[in-house]
Amino acid sequence: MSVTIRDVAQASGVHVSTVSRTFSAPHLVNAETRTRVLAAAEQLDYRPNRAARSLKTGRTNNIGLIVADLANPFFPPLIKAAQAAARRQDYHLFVADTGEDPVEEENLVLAFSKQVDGIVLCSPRLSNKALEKLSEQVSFVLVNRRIRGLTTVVMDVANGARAAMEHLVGLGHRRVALVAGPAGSWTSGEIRKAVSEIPGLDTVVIGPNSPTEEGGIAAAPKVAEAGVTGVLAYNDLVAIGLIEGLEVLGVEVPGDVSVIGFDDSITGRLHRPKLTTVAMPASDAGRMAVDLLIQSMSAATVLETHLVVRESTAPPKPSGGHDAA
Amino acid sequence: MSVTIRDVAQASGVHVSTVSRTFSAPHLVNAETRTRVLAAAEQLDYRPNRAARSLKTGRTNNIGLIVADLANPFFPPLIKAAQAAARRQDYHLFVADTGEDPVEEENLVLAFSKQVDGIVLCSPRLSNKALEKLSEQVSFVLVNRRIRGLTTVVMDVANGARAAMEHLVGLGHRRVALVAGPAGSWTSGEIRKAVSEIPGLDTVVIGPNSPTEEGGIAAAPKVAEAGVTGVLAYNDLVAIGLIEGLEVLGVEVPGDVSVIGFDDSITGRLHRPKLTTVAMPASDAGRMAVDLLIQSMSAATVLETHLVVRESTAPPKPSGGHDAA
DNA sequence: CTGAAAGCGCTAACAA
DNA sequence: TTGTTAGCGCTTTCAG
Repeated sequence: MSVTIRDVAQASGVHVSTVSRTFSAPHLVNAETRTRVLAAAEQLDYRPNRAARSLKTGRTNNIGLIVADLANPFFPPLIKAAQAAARRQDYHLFVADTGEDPVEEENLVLAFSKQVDGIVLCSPRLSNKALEKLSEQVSFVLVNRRIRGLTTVVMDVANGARAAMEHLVGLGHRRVALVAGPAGSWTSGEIRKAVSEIPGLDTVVIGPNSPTEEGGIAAAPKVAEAGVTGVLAYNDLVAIGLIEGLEVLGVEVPGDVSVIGFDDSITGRLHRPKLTTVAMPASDAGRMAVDLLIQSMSAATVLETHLVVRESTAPPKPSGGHDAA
Repeated sequence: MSVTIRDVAQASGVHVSTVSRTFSAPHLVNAETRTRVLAAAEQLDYRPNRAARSLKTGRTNNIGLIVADLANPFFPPLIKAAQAAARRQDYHLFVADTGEDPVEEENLVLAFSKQVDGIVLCSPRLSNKALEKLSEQVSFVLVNRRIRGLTTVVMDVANGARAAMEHLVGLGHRRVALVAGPAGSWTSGEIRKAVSEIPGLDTVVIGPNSPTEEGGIAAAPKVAEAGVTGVLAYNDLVAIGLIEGLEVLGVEVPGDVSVIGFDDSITGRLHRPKLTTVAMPASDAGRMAVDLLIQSMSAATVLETHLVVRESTAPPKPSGGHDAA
């Protein structure tokens, strides 16, 4: 096998417990001894076995991160930041993908539960009840979902949605569509609620939709038929798919219809027309979630969002409305 | 603490070893006993402690996946497929990001080494020598890098580059640029080599460049000054950055210059003009790498690539060459 | 400050 | 087919 604490003990002429202390409580060991042990460890290229440590201590120094869909451009920056935060504190990060499936989500939580100190659950599709139940078995931090009593990190999507709608109103739009996200999505619900409360705006809700380009394409005909001049989409991918679908129907963006996305993902940023979108602090969320987990803190954090105006929005056509379908 | 094998043994009236067998070698235990044990386990919600198991067996059922940059759209599909493959075989996947830094890459390999059965190392920036040395400490599979004697999964970028260049030649281009990738990149070297061997083509190499949108933007002036009518970029991000940079300089794509990317990432697919690009089977690579690792197989796998022609390429202007800077 | 010893949860000979 | 036993590598009381 590989080099263990015992080899180091032998090489440095001390007992294993002294070697252990050298690593876990250096201040409890004589400076000279410590130097000797460290030298031996270095020389033998010793690296502690975390499984053994965790067996004894009950802590694993691992964190699980579960997302709805790794391929959705919203998540990679979040994962990247989470991984960096974990690594800074000597934690390792397991990553998994539920494919938007609540059952798989639960299975993954359970599968991880014995091997991690906590789980960051992003955009969960499980019911509140199921999540509350699971939280008794393993500690976790929810991202993009707010449940009283659980540690959560959400972004202020309501405010983002308001800013987006006000932008449309400011441009002169009066009748707009909300192309909603998937059924189990908390953010989609929040956006919907926020939008419904905006005065002077006639809003039609289209959805639920898959949070993907395909979801946007599929929603395009309904949007075209809705007689709206502006759209707020569940995320950038949906917005992009929608623009594509609209184009096929002969509806131009932003000429005929203005479209706003959500996320400010790289894909949206590089799209043409450049997407007007609600920027979501995904990296901050990833970092915070991990930090909260490691510090075992309970908190309900709300991160700010802001509107980024680019090219996919414009005033409505003077004629008012476009010539759909 | 939580429920252990002992609790299950007690609840089902058998010895712990029988419980252990029920899970690790079910065929060695009486059907009736098995049912009883399973029932007790189910009822107590028992879940084996993998750390303990791995301490005994020396196997962890974990795999590490290290990529150069999680935020690069090339990687998420690869990670997603790797995770799915791992999960199918009851493995969990650690994910980490080197930020293109060879030192961090080595540290991560070492940090993972005691906690995984193997590592998938994607687009490594370490030297061949360093990688060979590391491979003595932990088994791994290299993706996007070919080294004799190590298990590798590469994509046939040389062939992809040839197809791309032939496409340009077919359109009438005679003088093209290769906007290369980062210095330590094996694929960039392969592409360069392949391109230099294509007859009837005058190629200027620009680079090394950062494999990002910024890298592409930074390369734009050099491309504009090179007097070329076609470009093969290191990846889609670079291609997109390049298109953006060129646009600022008043050079149109594909009107003045044709641009081809590499990867067929979602970002390139959704970009306008729709990117002509060399499709890389990233998902296949992720899946294969994990499977090879789990099966402890040594192999040098080459996956096919193919050109996807879209809208960022066109015949050169009849005048021949454009009017750059 | 250091050593001795027990044990984390599990598996794998070996015995019965 | 099942029980007994030893021990994986490490931490952590408790003595010394």
